[in-house]
Amino acid sequence: MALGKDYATQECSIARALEVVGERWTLLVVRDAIYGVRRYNDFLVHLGIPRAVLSARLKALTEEGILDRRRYQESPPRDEYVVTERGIALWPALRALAVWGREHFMDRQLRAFRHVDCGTELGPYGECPACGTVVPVGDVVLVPGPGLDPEPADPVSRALLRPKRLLEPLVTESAPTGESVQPV
Amino acid sequence: MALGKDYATQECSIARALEVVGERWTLLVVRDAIYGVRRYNDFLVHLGIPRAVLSARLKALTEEGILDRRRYQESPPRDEYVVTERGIALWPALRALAVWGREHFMDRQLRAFRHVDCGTELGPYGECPACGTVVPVGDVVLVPGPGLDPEPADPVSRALLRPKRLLEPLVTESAPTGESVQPV
DNA sequence: ACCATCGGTTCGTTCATTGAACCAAGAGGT
DNA sequence: ACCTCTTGGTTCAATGAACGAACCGATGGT
Repeated sequence: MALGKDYATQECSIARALEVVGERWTLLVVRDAIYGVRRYNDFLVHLGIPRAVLSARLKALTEEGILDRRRYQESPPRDEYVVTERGIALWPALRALAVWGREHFMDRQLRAFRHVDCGTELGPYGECPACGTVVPVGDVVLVPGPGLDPEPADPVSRALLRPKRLLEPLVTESAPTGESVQPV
Repeated sequence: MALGKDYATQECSIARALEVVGERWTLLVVRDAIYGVRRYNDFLVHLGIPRAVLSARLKALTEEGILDRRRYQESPPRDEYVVTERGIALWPALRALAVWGREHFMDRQLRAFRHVDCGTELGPYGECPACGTVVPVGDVVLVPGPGLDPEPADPVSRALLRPKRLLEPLVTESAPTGESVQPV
C-alpha cells in the first residue's frame, strides 16, 4: 500500500518492506498486535488514531497476511485481528527501532523486555545474554519501567502496567459503569 | 518532523524512532547514505524523489544528527551529506527490514552483504556466521545479486553494480573523487 | 557571451490524514 | 416494544503532505 508507485522503482528489499509497513501508523499497529492487542477499539484508544485510518490499516495488514481477522464470538458477531507469523517476523525490526530510539532520543527507560525463562533483559538483537539464544517472541515478557505514566487514560495502557507476555491476548478491565477506583 | 503531534502521545521508543525516521522516503535516504551516497543529485536520481521532499528530508535528518552536512569544495561551494554514528546505528533496523522484506515479498535475491574479512554472507542480525562476531558497518561489502537490472538508468545504480564497501563515498562516472575527505 | 551543472526554492495539483458526525447490528434493561 | 449502550465501522469536509514541473542563482567551461 505504501505508495508503491514510487518505491516500486527501487530494486531493494528495504523499499519493498516499506511499501508494506512504511505508512504512517502501520508499524505501531503491528507493535500493538504483538503486544497482544486484538480488538478494533483497543487499537483505537491505545494509538489515538483516526478511525478511518485504523480501518484502512487493518484492512491492508490483513490483505498482506500480517494480521489474521477472525471471528471470536457469534452472538453479536465480533472479529479480532491476530498477528500472524509474518507479522511476528517484524519483531526484530521493531526491536531494532526501539533500541535506536531509546538510545538516541529518550532520557528514561519506559519498558524492558525479559526472557520469560530466566528473567534476563534481552540484548539488542532480541537474544538472551544469559541463555545465549535468540528468544522467540512468545517467550518475551514486557515489563513496565520506572518512567511510565502510572495512571494512563486508556485501558490498554493500564493493562500494560503489569508484566505482559507478548502475543498473549490482552485483557482490559472493561468496566461500563461505576465501580471502585481513584484514590486521587 | 514525523507528525509528532500524534505519536507524541505514545510512551514508546518505537514511536519516538518513527517520529524521526518514519516519514515517507526518510529511511531510504538513510539507506543510501549508508551505501555511500553523499550528494544531493545522487540521492535525487537514485531515489526518484521530488526535489522539495529530498530537501526537506536532508534538512530534517541533518537537524536530528543523522546526517552531517559538510563542505567538500569551495570553488563552487558544494556540500555533501555524510551519515553520522547516529545514522549508522540505524543499520540493524534497516537490515531487519530488508531481511523481512526479502523473506516475505521478494522472489529473487537482489543483493548480498558480506563480511569484508572473510567474504561470508551476513546472518540475519548482521553477524558473520564464520567469525561469530557482529560485523561493523564499515566492514560490510554490498555485492550485487543475479536478480538486479544489469543496465540501470541512473549512475548511482550503475555504480552499485560493482561490489561496494559500505560507508565509503560512492563515486559515480561523472563525479571526481573527494580525495581530501577522510573519516575522522 | 553563452551554455551547462549543481543544489536548491516556488507553486499549482493531487493524494492522504484528520476529526467529527453518522450508521447499523445486536444486547440489556424496563 | 422501546430506549440506550457497546462495538465496529463508513462518510465527509478541511487540512496538510507529496508530487512534478518550472524557475533561480552561483559558478565553470568554451
